[in-house]
Amino acid sequence: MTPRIDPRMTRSRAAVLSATLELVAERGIPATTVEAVAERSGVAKTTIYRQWPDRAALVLDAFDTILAPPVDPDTGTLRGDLLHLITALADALTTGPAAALMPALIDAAQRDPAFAALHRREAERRHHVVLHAITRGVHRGELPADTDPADLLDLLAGPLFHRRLISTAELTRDFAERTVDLVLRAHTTPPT
Amino acid sequence: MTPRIDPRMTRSRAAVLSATLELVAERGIPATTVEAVAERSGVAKTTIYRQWPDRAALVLDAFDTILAPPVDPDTGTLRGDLLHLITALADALTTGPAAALMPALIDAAQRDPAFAALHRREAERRHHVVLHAITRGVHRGELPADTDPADLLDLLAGPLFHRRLISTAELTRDFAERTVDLVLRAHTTPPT
DNA sequence: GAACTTCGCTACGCCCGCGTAGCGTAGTCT
DNA sequence: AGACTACGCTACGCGGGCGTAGCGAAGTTC
Repeated sequence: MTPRIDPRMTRSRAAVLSATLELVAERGIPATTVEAVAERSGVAKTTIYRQWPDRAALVLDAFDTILAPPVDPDTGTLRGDLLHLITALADALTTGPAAALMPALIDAAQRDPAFAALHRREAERRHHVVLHAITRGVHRGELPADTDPADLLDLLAGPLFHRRLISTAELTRDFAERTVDLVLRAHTTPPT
Repeated sequence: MTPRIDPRMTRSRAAVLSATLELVAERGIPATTVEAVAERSGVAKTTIYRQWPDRAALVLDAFDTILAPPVDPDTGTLRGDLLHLITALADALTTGPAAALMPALIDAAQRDPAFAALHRREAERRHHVVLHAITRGVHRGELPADTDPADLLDLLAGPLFHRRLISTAELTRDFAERTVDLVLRAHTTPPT
């Protein structure tokens, strides 16, 4: 059924995608030329064009390879779940390979429909786990029944992105934990 | 003393900068070519090069022209000040001319030192007013004395940016108000 | 109205990236 | 071993953007 894949293709494919991600992180999407990818990866330019129709398809495909859907920790408590998820986000935004790619993807998503779709799909995949943990907390009674999970998500993740992309302050795990605790405190006390 | 500025220069300068911002918003920074600016503005390419040494200087200068430092509302209460500032941010991120420029600036700031400096300067200018309002609230006793203003800033502005750049949900003034109230509630109730 | 300055225009030279064609070579499957 | 397939390489044609030079026309200053 599966028509035997030539190991040479998978080898060159991996090298090209890896080099592409490196270059996008360094120079941004528009400056990531096929010729630069060829040089960096050691794969000939013509070989690249044998596997991808054009430059856009290559870059899109490269972004596709770094999707690491987070695992639902399900620690038993809302706070435990959120601490896992949000500190993992903090790590991804600072040390992870996606850290340098994120601004490029955000910018590209503003104009190119293909990147917009990819960005939306990636975000939903990430958010899905968090939303699930939140609704679980609501059902457990750890959050009021009228809690809006989407609001809560922005309140939790937003401060981390803001630190990373706008503020000059350093994004630490400690900050992530403070954010979780603060948001939970606001939601578990009755409005004044 | 002031050496009389030829009105023709100011006219062409304004047209060029305006066209540059339009194009950056539409296509992004790298795709904003001098020739496209010339066509859009109606100013000849050679005339552009008479006022700016190269493309980078032109784009930098264009970004410089849209800095509208927010005014300190000083309504008398912390909540009043923050509502003014944060809803103004929500407006700027959605309808303002800077809305479409922000992602491009963020991306450019990751790699180009000149854009990084401009981005940092712009952010500090915006944040300064908010930080001032927060410390005023601390002195008034509306916030605990050990409040970290920088933390609070990220908690307030972050969710708005996250909605605008990452989530698919719409960024409304109502969301901005909810964010302010929630962050204030968390800070004005004793930790459990 | 005369000197000065900015303007628009045409025409460059240069570099670089895109995507393609054709070839010989080296690795892969059976 | 033999057929097959992906590979690297060289060489293109093409388009497009950068930044410059030189000119005459139009606007500005005094």
